[in-house]
This record gives sequence, C-alpha cells and structure tokens, in this order.
Amino acid sequence: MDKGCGRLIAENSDRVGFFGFDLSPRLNQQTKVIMFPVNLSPADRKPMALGEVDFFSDKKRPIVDHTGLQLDAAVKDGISSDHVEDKLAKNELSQLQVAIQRMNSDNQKLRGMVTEVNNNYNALHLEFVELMQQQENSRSDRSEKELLRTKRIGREESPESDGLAPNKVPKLNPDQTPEANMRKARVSVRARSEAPMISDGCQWRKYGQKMAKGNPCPRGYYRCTMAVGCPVRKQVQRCAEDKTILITSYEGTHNHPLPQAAVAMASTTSAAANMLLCGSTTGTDGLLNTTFPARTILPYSSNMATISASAPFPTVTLDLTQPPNSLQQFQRTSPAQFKVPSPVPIPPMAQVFGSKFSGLQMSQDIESALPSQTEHHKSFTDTLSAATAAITADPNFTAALAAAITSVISGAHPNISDNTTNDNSNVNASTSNKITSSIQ
DNA sequence: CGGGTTTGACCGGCGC
DNA sequence: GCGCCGGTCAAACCCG
Repeated sequence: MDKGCGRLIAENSDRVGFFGFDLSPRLNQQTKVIMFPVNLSPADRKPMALGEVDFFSDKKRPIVDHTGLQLDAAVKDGISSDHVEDKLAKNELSQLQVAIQRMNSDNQKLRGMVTEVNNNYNALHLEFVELMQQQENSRSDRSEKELLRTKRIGREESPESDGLAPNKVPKLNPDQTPEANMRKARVSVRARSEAPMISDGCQWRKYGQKMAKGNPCPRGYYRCTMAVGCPVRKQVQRCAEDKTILITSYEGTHNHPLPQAAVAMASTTSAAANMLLCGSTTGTDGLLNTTFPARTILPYSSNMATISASAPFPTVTLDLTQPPNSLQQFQRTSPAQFKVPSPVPIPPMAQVFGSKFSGLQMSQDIESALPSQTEHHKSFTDTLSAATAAITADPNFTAALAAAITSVISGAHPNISDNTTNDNSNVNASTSNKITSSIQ
C-alpha cells in the first residue's frame, strides 16, 4: 500500500468513520482504493480488499461499496454520509432520468431508421421483381433468335464469332453490365449422390480438372454445350469431409432454349445469380449495403442458411444433404444465438445494421416473436423437405432442387421477405461479398 | 470420325 | 517481384 501523497481519511463519518483509505499516488486510468479501519493503530491497519475504482471514468458514478460508504462524495466534501447519500441519490435519479430520456430519443431515431429501411426495402424488392421479369422476357427473346441463328448456320460458326472467345470470358469487368456481372454469381448445390455428376437436364462438356487446395478430390470444370457460346459453367467436386456429398456449382445464364428437364434448374440458378448480383453492390467497406432481397431470404432459410464471406463470388449454396425428416427437426432444435426480447417483428433490413455478416441464423426467439409466420415457415420447410426427399431418393432431381432453390431465393415462400429478421450477432461481410445460404 | 475426356501448360489475380 | 492458386486452353487420347 502506498503511503505517500493522496492519502485521505474520512474519520468523522458517523457510519463509516472507522474507515480510512489510501489512494495510490499513481493516478492513472485505474486507481486502487484500499480501505482500512482508522481506529486501529497504524501498525494494525490491514488493508481490506474492496476492489479497484476507476476514477477516470466518464460517468464518474458514485461508488457505493458494501459498507455504504460514498467514496467520491466523502472525499470531495468531507460531509456526513447521510447528506452525501441523499445528495447522491438525487444525483443518481437525475442521471437516470437523463439516461431514460436519451434512450427514448435513441429509440425514436431507431424506429425512424427501421421504418425508412423497411420502406426502401419494399421499394427495391418491387424493383427487383420487375427487373427479374424484364430479364426473363429479354432472355426468352434472345433464346428464340439464337435458336433461329443456330439452325441457319449450324456448326460452322466458330467459338470466337459468338462474342464469347475462349479465355476471354473471365475478363469481364464486374462493374460493367448486370449480364457481365452474371458470370460472377454462383448457385451451389450440395447433395448426396454416388453418381459422378448430378443430372440437371443440360448437356455439359468437361474442359478441365484440377486438384483444389484443401480437398483430396479433384474438381471438374464443365461448360454447357447445348448451344454455341453458352456462358454457363459448372464445377463438380466431392466434399472433402464427406465424399458422399457432391457439390455442384452453377455459374452464368443459359443463352438458349432449354429442355423441360432443365428449365426449372436453369431459371432458378439464373434467378439466384441475378438476385445476388443485384444486391452485390458494395460500399466502401465492402458491406452489402443495398437493400436486397437476398438477405431477406436468409431469416427463413437461416437455420438452413448461413452467410459467409470467404469466396470471390456471391454464392447461394443449398445444402440438401440432410434427410427430409431432419429438416423440421433441425430447425426446431437449432441453438438460439440471437437474443432479442423484442415483441415486435424486426423489419428485414434491420440486418443492415450489422457491420458484417456470416453464419446468419434464425433464432427460436425470433420465431416465437413471429407467431404469424409459423404456418408460412412450416410450409416452406415442407417444401424443402419434399425437395430433399426427392433429391435423396433420386439423383436426377432437377425439378425438386429447383423448387427448393426457388423457395429460398425468390421469396416464393409467403412473407419470407417481410416481417422477419435474422441473427446479425455473427455477421461478417468482407469485400468478397459471398453469400451462402445453405439449407440443412 | 466425331464427340468427349484427360492432362500438362498457361494465364491472371492475389497475397506476401 | 515472386510464388501460389484457381480457372481455362488445347493437344493428345479414348470411345462408340
């Protein structure tokens, strides 16, 4: 105990007058206050451990220990503790009132922000839907023209003449057009399959194989061969942890008519890619900062959906490896990570308040806070269950898979985009903007 | 012979 | 600047 300067003794206090205390002269950020009975001889004074006090705290709150001693007031005024106590009680009360007022003010501001964000979201959602419809229409037009052109010139057309010269496609500037950007979005599907490749209704030609880092299984590279110059690629690789799981990643949009068996998958992957890219505009910090339906799907798919931020491309990943019956079970038993005691459904875009995001999860708390969503949630889960059942039963699962993806990405599930929230407690967004929503 | 696969080489991006 | 790595190319090869 330092006996030097700063030693203060409140011996006159009628309640705690037998206490004295030493202040360390080294008044830095943390100053130790050690108390001892002053009615003892100095030789018998033993320090009593009363903890450490931060005298440089901004709040300068009264320090009341178990003895009832008001340290700072006693030190400052040297007056009776009753008086000090009363004064500090009033002070504390006024401080609390100020704090409450401040909280109310903050609450009002936050409500305003939430409302504004929600409005922005709704407007952009509408815009997004319109864009999707426009693109679908234009794609249909292009496909018809392409079909006619293909029939006319047949296979005489060189790969370079279609504007998709090999090796040039990846050089597309992501900042150019949405269509160019489309090459940068992926839809990834995880499914259990013994087959080397899932059958999705399209024709593919393998153009490469590589050993990817961290996975003993090679990754196969395929391109669509149903039309000359179709930009669609896919990658097929087995999961390193579980080799029965086949991971298929789709990239790009078909520029040609598709057979019925491939339509659902193609439109779905295209929609997913479009959805991701529409919202992948990055701010200065790389955060997904536009109001964006992709994020709003996450709450409901969130136990099935995780968002990570480790890939160069925005990616929707559907994990369909869970047995059908485990879907609902999993959703109900997943750990609640996000404790929000709010009785009011938090607007979907509340997520944007998180500075980063990864591993979004819908908590049971949120679910319970959204009783009106229960049926929708259940039907959505049922859709996924059905899809998974079909997929696990038959690797030729295009329609079921597409249904599942569509349910997740397009907001087909009622109110998926509305009145939901998600866990942003583990939110993590890097500049890579990868979005992975996996269904488990 | 045509179409698909294999595989080593090449290229560009990125981190150090 | 260098090395690593993912993605692609293209010649060689295989197969029906």
